[in-house]
Amino acid sequence: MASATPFYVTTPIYYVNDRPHLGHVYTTMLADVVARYYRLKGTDTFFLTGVDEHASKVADRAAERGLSAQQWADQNAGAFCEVFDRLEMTNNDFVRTSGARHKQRVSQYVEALLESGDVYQGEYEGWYDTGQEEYVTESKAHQNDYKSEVNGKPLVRKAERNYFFKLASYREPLLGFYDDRIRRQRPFVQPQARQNEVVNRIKEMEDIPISRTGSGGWGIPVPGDPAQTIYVWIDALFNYLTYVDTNDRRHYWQAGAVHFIAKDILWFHAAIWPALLLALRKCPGYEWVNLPQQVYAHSYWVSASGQKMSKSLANFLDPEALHGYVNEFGLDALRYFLATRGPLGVSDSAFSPSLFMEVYNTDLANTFGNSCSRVVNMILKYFDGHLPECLVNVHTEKPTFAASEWVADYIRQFNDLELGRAGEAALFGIREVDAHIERTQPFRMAKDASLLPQVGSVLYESAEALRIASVMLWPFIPDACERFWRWLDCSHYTEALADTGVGDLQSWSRWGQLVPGARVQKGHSLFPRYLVDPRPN
RNA sequence: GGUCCGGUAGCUCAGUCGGUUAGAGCAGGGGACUCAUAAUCCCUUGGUCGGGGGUUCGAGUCCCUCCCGGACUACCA
Repeated sequence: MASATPFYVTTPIYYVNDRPHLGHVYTTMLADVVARYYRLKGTDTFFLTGVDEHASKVADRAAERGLSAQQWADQNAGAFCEVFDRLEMTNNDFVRTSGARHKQRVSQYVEALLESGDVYQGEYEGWYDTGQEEYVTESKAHQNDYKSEVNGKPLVRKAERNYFFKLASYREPLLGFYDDRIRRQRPFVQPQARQNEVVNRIKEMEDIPISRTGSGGWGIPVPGDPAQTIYVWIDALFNYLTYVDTNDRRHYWQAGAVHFIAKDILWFHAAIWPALLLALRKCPGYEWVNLPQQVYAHSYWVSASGQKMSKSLANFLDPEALHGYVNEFGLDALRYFLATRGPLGVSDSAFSPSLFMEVYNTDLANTFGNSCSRVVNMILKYFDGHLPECLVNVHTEKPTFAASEWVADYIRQFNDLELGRAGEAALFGIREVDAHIERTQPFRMAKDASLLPQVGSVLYESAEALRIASVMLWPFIPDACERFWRWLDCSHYTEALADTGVGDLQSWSRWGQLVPGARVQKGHSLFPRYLVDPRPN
């Protein structure tokens, strides 16, 4: 049964001048795992990712190559799409801020804010980083010797007349909003340490300029003042709204977006974004605009030695390196590792080949893969591939395994976006299966024909427990789970979930779904053990 | 400088309102087993809970202080 409330999850839109790398893939992967979990639950889910195209640097870079800004943006947006497609991300749409619909909506929003008085014209003077299209605070400017932190070029003293957003007047409303969410036990920002940072800073926030001059026509003009362009960050934040501000998608927005971001862009998402929304909802026609459910700011992947990953250190994971992992271990392995061992939380996580391999072998090969293999193999061997009956009535008597507790824990962990622990809930179940087989020794009983009914019971219950664990693992390792479902003759799950379809976690995780007599088969190993140093014979 | 988060086993972490011998997974050691992917299962080594002080009948947990790591922010300019 599909739950009534829809679910909306987003990633940031990625800067189109960048080449895709592990950071982009990680955030998108998190959103994908969560989106798949909600679809598995039967929830009407919308998952959005995309690219941010309007920055004068994009136009500059294009010009260097003799391309129009649009051509260059098209080309690089394509690179992101390609990477995400190859990683089988299930986003429902892909944001291009240069698209007509987005631009039109953003200018409507800004127009409404101009009319409401929350956006006004003013004068701003300060140190300007032309590369970043950003004003730099006096202290930061001094700290970096009045040069750009990013490209080292000198900052320019710039005074311009532009449009300001009355951010300062939202201090109290925003703090009130944060308090309200804390009281309702649904904190707006996760992890909590990040929320503390933001709250302290909100108390001191000032109005901010939201337009720029001289971006050469690449961007969205301020309504009624085409000499001014809407600041790219404002343009970008609005993507979350523009792409679902249509009659058939507005309900996703109203369900309350969950925004996955990296910690460096927290301020924009945790302060400026909700303030803009509070301002917008006061405008006629925008009363339906509510605030997001949550902003989840994850940390970074670092190298095993704790260094930041960067091209210059040659420990940078670009798409080619990631595809190397996919080729070696499979896409599921990459998904599982990133989602369960990643820097969700306030500290960074290490990405090392040896850790990756260890997690692959222990969790995926030795635990899930091996357990599925041994159970199905015994059914083939002792019952000729027909799923045996269980002596205890699966519907009226208490099963050996407390699978409903595993599932309850799993759901709790996903509610808190504790992906590592959600995966652990499923693995716990699989370890129970292995321990039960060890205790009951079906392979030994099978030598005595009179004990076959008992053997059958052990195998039925084991297969059933593994089936439930595989349903739980699907958001992480969809391909392996779908292959296992084929072994168990449960491919109807696969069909239900195909092409962003929905599943039914509640009924699929109920004990006793496997039908005795069903034909069981086995394909190649779900996760062949990875040998570090394979010796010739 | 101000503020915030963290420091628990070799590694990654859990530890509720202060309450019994501080836990899990992995890694290490020993044993068992043969259905399975050299797998699995059982047992086991390993911790002055960052240091010091305090409160308490009792502190990993509360208070003070210091050290270390990280973050946000400010200023000195």
